[in-house]
Amino acid sequence: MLPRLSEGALDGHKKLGSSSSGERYRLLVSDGVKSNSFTMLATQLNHLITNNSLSEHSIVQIKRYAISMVNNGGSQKRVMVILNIEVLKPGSEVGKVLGNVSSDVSKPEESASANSSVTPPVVNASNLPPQNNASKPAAKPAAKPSSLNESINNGIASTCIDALSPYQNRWVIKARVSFKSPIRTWSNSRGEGKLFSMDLVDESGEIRCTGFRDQCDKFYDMIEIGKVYYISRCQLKPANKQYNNLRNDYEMTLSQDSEIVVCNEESQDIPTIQFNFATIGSLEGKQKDELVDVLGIAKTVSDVQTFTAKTTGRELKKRDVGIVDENNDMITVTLWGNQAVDFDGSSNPVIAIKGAKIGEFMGGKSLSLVGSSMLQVDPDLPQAHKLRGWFKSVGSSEESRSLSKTTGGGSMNGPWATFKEAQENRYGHPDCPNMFITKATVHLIKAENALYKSCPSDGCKKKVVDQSNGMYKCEKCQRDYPNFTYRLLASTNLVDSSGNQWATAFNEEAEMLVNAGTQELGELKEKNNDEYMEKIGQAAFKSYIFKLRMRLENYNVSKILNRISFLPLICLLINLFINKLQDENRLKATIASIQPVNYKTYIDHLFTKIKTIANVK
DNA sequence: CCCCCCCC
Repeated sequence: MLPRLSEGALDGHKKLGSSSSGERYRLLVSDGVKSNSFTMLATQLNHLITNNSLSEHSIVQIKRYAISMVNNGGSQKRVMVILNIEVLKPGSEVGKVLGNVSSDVSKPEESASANSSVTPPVVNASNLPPQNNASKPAAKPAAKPSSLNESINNGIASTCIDALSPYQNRWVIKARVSFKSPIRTWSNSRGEGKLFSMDLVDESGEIRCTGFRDQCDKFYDMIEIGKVYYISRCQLKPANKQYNNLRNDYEMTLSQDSEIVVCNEESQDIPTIQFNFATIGSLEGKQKDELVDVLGIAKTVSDVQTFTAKTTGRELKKRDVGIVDENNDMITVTLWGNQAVDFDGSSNPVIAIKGAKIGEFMGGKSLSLVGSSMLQVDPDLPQAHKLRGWFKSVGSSEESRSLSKTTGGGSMNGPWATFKEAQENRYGHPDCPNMFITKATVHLIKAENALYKSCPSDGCKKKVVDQSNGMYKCEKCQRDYPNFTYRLLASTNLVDSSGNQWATAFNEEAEMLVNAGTQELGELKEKNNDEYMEKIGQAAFKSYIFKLRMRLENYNVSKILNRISFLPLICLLINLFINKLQDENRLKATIASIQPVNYKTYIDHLFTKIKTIANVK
């Protein structure tokens, strides 16, 4: 059994060339007696070198590592890949090589002697585990594996994914499948075929593996997401970063010789997935089509929208989810198909996505899931739990900074206020906020004028004049139409615990309140006015979360003003009167969006409010 | 050797 802990001193490092995912560092470590120059830092720990926290002469505790067999100029070398390391004392405070370091244990001829006596390290001896054989090579030299099964039976140490490269082909990895694509076929000028791909992870890193044609047939069924496999003899090639954001410079392809054997033993030490989260704010500076991993809490969730793709004619379903992180940055993520239909955002789940694609819309940034993206809802990650805590105490009640521009649709993102608070804080007045969220109940909707006949032309909502000859005139378009479109403009009285507020509900929102389509309501009104009134009446006494937009209505006022401007004195008087009017009566409210009451979020909001009040007193 | 991934 390999030890899990070791301590020693770092006596230098060397950059091993650069690549798209950065440098790889080779370290010289010693325990004061022996040294090992065949030590590499897992690339995800490179920041320790670049930020100089793992400097020369540092005393370190190596908490986790993997041993990898590497072919070095014809001879096998054991390479220690450091996966988790803690700096106990910075190199600047040590300033020299400790102990009398003579031999390098990575040299095979020294293996036997190094193995025969385990020497405790001289460095930081007070803090040592009972035994330290981190740099101890295996007793028997590694046999050349003739087959994967034989290798496994002989207990041949597996290579870690992070150490794979095209320059070495004798390896076995033990890895978990974190993702498996469906089988896809292709046909282009270079030929046709089918393929699938899977993502493999171990403690050291991750890599994508693709199987074409025969290999697709041979291996597809045996691969199960979440299971651990021994895999050997695949081809390695540079990863195409355009389609693959796994943290590896290479990707691999299954070949004729490839072998995959399921690993049935417990493998809890092998992670299930590896995320490399970017903060939502950082996505602003990223390129369109880049793939990123993100973590956020689903603050806003749209309904499923169904539409037909212009290019393919296929019917598409999508759902937009607004996710926020602890910086209170928000971005819209689009889910597609069944994932969109099945997604339940009602409890504001934490969402982790691996490989979401960055999109641009209306000058904002958005994210979209693509074929290779992985979505996890409420993942059991420390960052996810932390994020949930932040959301409960702070995030749910604050307005987020959204990187995405949406086309209406109405997101429930904004400061909460009661009607009384909105009035007291002069919402809608110049230099005051104009949007707020509140839980309120519909008191009544004025049914009489809720419906009007509007211009049928796209985008024009102007009320038409019935010419009584079967034609309808739109004064805005300067045209007569043989038809019209019903539209809703419903004056709605809302009540909350602090008071009441008149607000206008337009088509979409009014339809939600009345629970009927606009056209349907129009037809009902034509057919049976009593039933229509009854239907509108049924909207009363139902509670929702509303987003209201307040604004000072002075359009009509200025029009009046223009007409009477020839009489300066009267104008002045009226102006005074109007100012009074504007301040007290002409504040118009519009229902910007409506959502069913999510009691969890609502109670979170109330708790936050109670805490604020408690702190003030 | 694929690499399309949709809409406003």
